[in-house]
Amino acid sequence: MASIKDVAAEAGVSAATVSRVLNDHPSVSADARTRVLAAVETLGYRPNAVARSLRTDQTHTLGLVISDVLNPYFTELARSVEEEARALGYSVIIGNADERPDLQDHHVRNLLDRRIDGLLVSPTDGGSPLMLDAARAGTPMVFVDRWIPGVDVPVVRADGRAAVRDLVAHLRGLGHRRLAIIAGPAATTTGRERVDAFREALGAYGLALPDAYVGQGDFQAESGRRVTEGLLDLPEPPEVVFAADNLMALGALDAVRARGMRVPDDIALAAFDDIRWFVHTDPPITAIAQPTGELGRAAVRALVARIEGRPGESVTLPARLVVRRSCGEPPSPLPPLSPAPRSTP
Amino acid sequence: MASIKDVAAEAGVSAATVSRVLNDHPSVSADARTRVLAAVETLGYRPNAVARSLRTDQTHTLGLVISDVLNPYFTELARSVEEEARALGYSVIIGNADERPDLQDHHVRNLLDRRIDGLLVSPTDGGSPLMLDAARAGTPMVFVDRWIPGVDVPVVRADGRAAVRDLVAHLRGLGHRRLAIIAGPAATTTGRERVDAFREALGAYGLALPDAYVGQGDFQAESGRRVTEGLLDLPEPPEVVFAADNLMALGALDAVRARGMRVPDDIALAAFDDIRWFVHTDPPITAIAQPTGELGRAAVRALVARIEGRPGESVTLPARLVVRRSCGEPPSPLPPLSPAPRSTP
DNA sequence: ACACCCCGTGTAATCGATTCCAGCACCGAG
DNA sequence: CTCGGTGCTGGAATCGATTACACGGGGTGT
Repeated sequence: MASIKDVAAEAGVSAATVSRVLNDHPSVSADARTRVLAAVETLGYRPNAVARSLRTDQTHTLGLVISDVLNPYFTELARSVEEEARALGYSVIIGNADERPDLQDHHVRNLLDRRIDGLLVSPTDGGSPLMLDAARAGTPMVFVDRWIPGVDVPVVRADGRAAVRDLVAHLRGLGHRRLAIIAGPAATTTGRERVDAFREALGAYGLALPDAYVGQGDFQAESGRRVTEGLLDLPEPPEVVFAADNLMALGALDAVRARGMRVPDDIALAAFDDIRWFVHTDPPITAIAQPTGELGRAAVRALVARIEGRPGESVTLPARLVVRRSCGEPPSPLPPLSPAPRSTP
Repeated sequence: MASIKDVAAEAGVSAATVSRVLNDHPSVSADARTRVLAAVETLGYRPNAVARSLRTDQTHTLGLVISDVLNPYFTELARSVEEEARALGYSVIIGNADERPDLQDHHVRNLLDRRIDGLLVSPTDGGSPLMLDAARAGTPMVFVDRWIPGVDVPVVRADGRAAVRDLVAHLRGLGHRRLAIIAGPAATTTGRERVDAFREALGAYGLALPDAYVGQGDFQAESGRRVTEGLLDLPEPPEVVFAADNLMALGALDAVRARGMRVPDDIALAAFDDIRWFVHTDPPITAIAQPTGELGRAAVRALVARIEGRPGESVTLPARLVVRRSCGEPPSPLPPLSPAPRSTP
């Protein structure tokens, strides 16, 4: 592969001049510039990003460590992160932690070794020494979705509190009284907060959240299935199951179906995180939707600001309730019978 | 951040010795080794992967360019690729082309600039000069899922021909005669092959595939919706719609629902690529399942073989039909009523 | 005793870029 | 004619690693 020296030789100039042309440095003669560009063209030269990074101490790369690629919420997040980063002149390297702290550490270490300019993390746990040290050592960092308390790192996330209140109001309005939740890992903020918000909202209706109605999941489908089976086995099973993420809702659906029971007749179901498929499940699932794309973009903006020495602040966006039919009678009098408003020529 | 010189100074040896210790070079005294390791520990030293790559001309990194991260098929592929690569000592950088040739080129260029050791591609189109040149220039490369004919690059993919025949047999068995397909872009192999396989299977039953029954999609949900609307508007609409990927099936479902029609009563639906949600859609969707994880792993093995100078061959694995209820009467006499075989204590 | 070898180590070159600094040519002003 | 810019250019240092080569010291074989 051609190097800058080859280009220099081809153009009859020094490597320094080639570099200046490529970096739009003003003091290059028009003549030299055209000769260099011609040489670049004929050799098909492309600058070696590795060498450039070593010299400039900048990789123009962001690391993104997410908890689970197979979760549509995170892939949507990853997509918007990459999009915004690209618009700002950065590339993104994604690390998938699969909800495993050891894998998370592996990726953080790998990204740090590659000298990425900044790190976007949705932590799987309370934070390993590695990550905390990096933050303290001044690695530009931003937390997305989940965060670690007590660390001086901006947090970009959605606040689901109001939406959870709306959900509980909706459930109460349908007459449900025994409400259970499939929680995420207590080591994650979203794992704790969603339970807290749920309990708080129930409290506002004078309802308690008994321990038996708090199932411990791990944000994976299998745990949703397992927890739901446990809930159904209770002497007094809940009337509603609220899954703290979409994969656990999938698992819950598996469990309910395996018993030959029906949603919402036998048990109601709601989920945190909305995904496109929820419109077409049987029944369509009521969910709390996060502004995922906006979160990803805001996180990148905050991180790039930090990298470039600007402040880079925390952002909290509201989530909202999307009512469908999985908790009981439909929001509208009848399921849609007529075509959608758009014209069909 | 500490460099190898700092470690050398701390340990009272030269940088060469530090390097030898870190790379398990045999000729280092036990004494020097312990002093170096101690220095590494106290300084929290981590080798700079950028510098190392520049010197050794190896990044231990694979590039993976996929057509669409939001497609569960590709995220599953990406996950298995990363897993196998990690097991073999490589990292993976993912580029998402979003089915756009220009974006695909952007990522290929970016990955090449970073001097990745090898490239895994699921091409969005017939191949830009950039990619073809790279292949010819000897960049280790492997195609996954989709490929480009006439290029000397191993291909790892699933063969859906038999499964499509099974599907058509299933549809014929249910009495369907007017079968339509929502095709992928003609520029992709999977876009063409799935139509060909479908037409061939129909032929075996003496059925034709009229042009009007071949809708042109682009593997995205929106195109599935649009094409389905067109099919439904036909004077003689098809009895079955076969979507060439899962996202277009989602779009088809959107379109059918917007008309207040029902699957499979008013129209049957089947899809290429199986995903977990298809079990829970209304109705559960009959699909052709690829051995996605195995494809990803095989692709990595082939690529790493090429990188390390070994042959690295093409692999073709069979896909299989998974019958559910979206094409008509259920495979079993009744939908499951009893609990799943696993015991519930 | 001498030649030889092996072990452990350091010096220095190298990878491909960027950038400081010095120098050369040419210009206009005094 | 000289002086001081100004504009362009190349030489060389540098980033942080790896590795070929040389060297000193100690052991071994004859």
